[in-house]
Amino acid sequence: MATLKDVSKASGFSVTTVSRALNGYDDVNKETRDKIMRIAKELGYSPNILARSLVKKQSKTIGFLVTDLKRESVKDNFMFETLCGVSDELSELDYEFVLLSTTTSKQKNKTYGQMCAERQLDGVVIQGLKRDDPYLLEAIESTVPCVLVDIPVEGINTGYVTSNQLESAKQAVRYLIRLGHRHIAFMNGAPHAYVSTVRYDAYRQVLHENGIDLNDEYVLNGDFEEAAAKNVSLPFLLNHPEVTAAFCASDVMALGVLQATRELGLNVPEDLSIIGFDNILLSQYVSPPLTTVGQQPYEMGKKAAKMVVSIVEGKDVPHEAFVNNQLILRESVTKNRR
Amino acid sequence: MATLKDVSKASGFSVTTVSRALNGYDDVNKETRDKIMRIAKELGYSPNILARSLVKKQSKTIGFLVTDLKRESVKDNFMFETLCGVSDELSELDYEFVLLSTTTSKQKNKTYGQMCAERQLDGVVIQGLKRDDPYLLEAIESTVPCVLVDIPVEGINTGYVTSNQLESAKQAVRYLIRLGHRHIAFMNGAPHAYVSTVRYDAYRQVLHENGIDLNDEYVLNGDFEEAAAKNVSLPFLLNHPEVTAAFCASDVMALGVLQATRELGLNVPEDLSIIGFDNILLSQYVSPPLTTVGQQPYEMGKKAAKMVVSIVEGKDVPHEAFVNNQLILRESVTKNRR
DNA sequence: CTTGCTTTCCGAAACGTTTCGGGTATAAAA
DNA sequence: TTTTATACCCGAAACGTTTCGGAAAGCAAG
Repeated sequence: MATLKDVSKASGFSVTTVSRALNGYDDVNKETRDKIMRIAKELGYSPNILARSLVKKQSKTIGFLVTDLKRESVKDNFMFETLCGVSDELSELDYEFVLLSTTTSKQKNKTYGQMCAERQLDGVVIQGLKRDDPYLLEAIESTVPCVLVDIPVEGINTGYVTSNQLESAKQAVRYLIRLGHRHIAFMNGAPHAYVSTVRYDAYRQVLHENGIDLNDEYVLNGDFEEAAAKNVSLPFLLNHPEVTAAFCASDVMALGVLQATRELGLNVPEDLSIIGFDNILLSQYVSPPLTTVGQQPYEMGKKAAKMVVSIVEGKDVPHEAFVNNQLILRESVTKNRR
Repeated sequence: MATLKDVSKASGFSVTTVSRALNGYDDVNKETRDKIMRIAKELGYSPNILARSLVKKQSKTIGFLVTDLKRESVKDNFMFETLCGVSDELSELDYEFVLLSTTTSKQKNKTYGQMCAERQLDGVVIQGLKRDDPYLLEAIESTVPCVLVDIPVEGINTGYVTSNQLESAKQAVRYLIRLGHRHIAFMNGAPHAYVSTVRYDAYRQVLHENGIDLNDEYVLNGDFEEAAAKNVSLPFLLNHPEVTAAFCASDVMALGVLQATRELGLNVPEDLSIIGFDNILLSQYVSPPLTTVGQQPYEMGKKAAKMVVSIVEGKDVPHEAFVNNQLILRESVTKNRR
């Protein structure tokens, strides 16, 4: 591989001048620069990023730290999509990008700080770590900038990007109400999970703002599982024929409800409108395709990457960002005709 | 960050000795080593990989080059799974891992060689590039080792890992025959595609080895599309009630056949056994869940990573590897009872 | 006493950059 | 003429490692 020195020799200029020419400094003659450029190209010179990083004390690389990059996470397009976002944005900003997984054997031996130090990471974006992961705590304390996706923790070198969980859930319920539904069931997941409470709040608030009394019997618990959701909704739908719509805290539970309707001979959306949450891959293939509120992990990844780079470069930017969840209209919801 | 020099000062030994102690050379006294180790730990020293790579002329990082790391590829769990495999294996082998995407704006400016040179990549694994992608050609020519997944090209610094396409397809057909099916339809995709020909060959050969005459009317063309498969199989199933099983060259086409049976009032698998190919996500959710032959991208990723590291380290290993596709038994196939 | 072998250590160069602090012309101003 | 400014260039040090080629000290053998 051609080095600066090679170009220097071939061109007759000093290493310094070659470097400055190639880096666009203005204290080099146009002719010299052209000549150097030409020769550099001829020799197929490309700068050694390692050497550059070493002296500049910054590597222009960002780490993407995830938990459990494993086979299991395959179904979870969420992580993959954020990854894509991060990657795209970083390559646009001309940064490198390395993938760090907390499950590697290394974690036992290495602290988060060492991980960053070794590779001279300029910053890191973190996704999907458990709230009590030691790396997470270290990251927040650390001096190397990091931004978290979907974990709202702010700090001097720390930012986060998350989505408008509450607003989007409310929007979904409002949508049902606008279509004339008054008797709306809510299929909740594990009731203590963060997202569950948020979505339940949304449900409650929108009902209230529309003057609809909350009926405790209408809130079910499907435990974020398809089978459980089906089992719990079967008797419910039998006993509550007045219910015309169901808002589900996740798509998988929505699928469970869908199955229940099928077994009862009900038609979706004519007899029951169903709206899910997550926009899982399957939701658009199922019949009828599921109306759902989808997050935009790709966008979150992009924003996270952008933010971390901004922090790295010392720009004064807000350390929080939001991306809007979107209500994705498909065919499992219709007007209430009763 | 603590450097070697810091440890040197704090311990009273030279930088050389510190380096050698930490790297396990045997020309350093046990006591000295212990002391140095202790102090290094106290100072939180961790080696600067960049500096090390610079002098050792090898970065211990492998690139994973994919085409089109974009939102669209999200559906394609294939790429993600290989990525996981590569990542897992590399972290086990103590290599770093950077993600390279060919669609970045950079590709216009940078050759493949430059990409590798800049980051001092030791090797790269390549997945999903079109056969005529300029990067692919460069990669094969290049002196930096690379291994391709699912692109059988062998070279001095090049290896590949692929799956036993033919064998696994044959296995699928054999499975049907073992269950007593004699009249087996074959739903082919675009007939000139590589995989199509392989799967067709499998079908033909297994029929032949079981003394079943090939009936040209039994091979259909569904063009790898659900709708096309359905349309072509509707009249076929009507005209050929003797057919008890269908082998489809892709899951989506299998879904099309499934639809056709539904419209005809046939039951799967009682009236028609169906076997697909690809193990798409949907295949396990559809009703009945689809028996299919699935590839193992995670394993391919692992093997590819392992191979490229072996080549990098100059080990004499075979430059090709295979991972077995697996017949995934679900509920769309049963014994022939006629 | 000299020689040679171990053991333990270290100085200095090297890797490929960037950058600080100049230097040398040439032209313009005094 | 001398000073000052400008345009262009360069030497050398620095970044944090690794490694080559010794060197000093201790000890055994001749």
